Amino acid sequence: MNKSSQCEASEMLKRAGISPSYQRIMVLSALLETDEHPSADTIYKKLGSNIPAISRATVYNTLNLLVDRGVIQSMRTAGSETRFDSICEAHSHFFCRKCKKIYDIAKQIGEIKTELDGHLVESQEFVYKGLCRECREEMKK
Amino acid sequence: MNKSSQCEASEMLKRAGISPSYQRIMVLSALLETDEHPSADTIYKKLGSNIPAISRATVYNTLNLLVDRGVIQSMRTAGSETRFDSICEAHSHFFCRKCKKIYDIAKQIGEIKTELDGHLVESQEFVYKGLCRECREEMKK
DNA sequence: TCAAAGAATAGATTTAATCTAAATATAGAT
DNA sequence: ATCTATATTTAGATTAAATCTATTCTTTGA
Repeated sequence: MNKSSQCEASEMLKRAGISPSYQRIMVLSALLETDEHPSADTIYKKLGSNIPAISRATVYNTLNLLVDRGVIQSMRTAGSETRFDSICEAHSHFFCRKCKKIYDIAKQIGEIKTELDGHLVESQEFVYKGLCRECREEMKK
Repeated sequence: MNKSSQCEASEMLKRAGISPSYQRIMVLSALLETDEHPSADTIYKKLGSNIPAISRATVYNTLNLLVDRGVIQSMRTAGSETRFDSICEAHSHFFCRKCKKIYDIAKQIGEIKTELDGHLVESQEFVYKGLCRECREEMKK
């Protein structure tokens, strides 16, 4: 519950033409404060202890709205819920099939496309899947 | 229900060390016969009219087994079920946010990685999202 | 021919996400 | 300020994908 991330969230909402309600600020700032690519439910639980509490539907509504407006990114991978990422510039992700963690990959993504075979490209992402560093160590034991 | 795709499916199963039961051959050959990246349920319905019928659980079990053994690929995108692809070499996909179609992108994927920041890379994919050619046309009207 | 392992099955259950319909809050007009 | 229309939030019901359970059927090989 960081004051500066709430301020940033409010600014981002205004810039996207979304009115910055208390609930929306809470949801977006919770996402800004972590790099763990949380699920809607994780955010809901994180905010659950607040007064006033926020309903589950609002968390989902807000996240979906933010994705639609291009403020945040969503991703799904086999066997887990939708996960959200506040970094909206094109970047890469590594999905661990064991622990389900998602790592940001710094490596530069190739050329940014706006069109491909006649399709309009709105976002692009390099997806790597496998076994993360930590889980590899675990396996060795 | 193509004879040659069933033969191919049987070969692929054997190569992966999976015993080629009637049901597994049916599921895999159904996937080989299409380039539409079907969902488990789509495959289930396609096979539903066969005698003997195949249960839903078997379709799911088989697809999951094939993904685990690296015989096929699975992918999820926001707002739709898991979709399957029999092409296992690294390639790119375009996801249409409107009609939910998935297009294969011929364009060569960059360098093939086997390791990244210490993580073991088992598969990699370029994911483009946006509005497909057809839906763009629809919008113009 | 029997035991043990491997597969398949129907239907119940789980879980993520959405929907519904009602309650609250906000903004703009008068 | 007060009224009205619109926007937002809410709890709980509903939906839909996927998994689980526990039983049945098949295959294998001693």
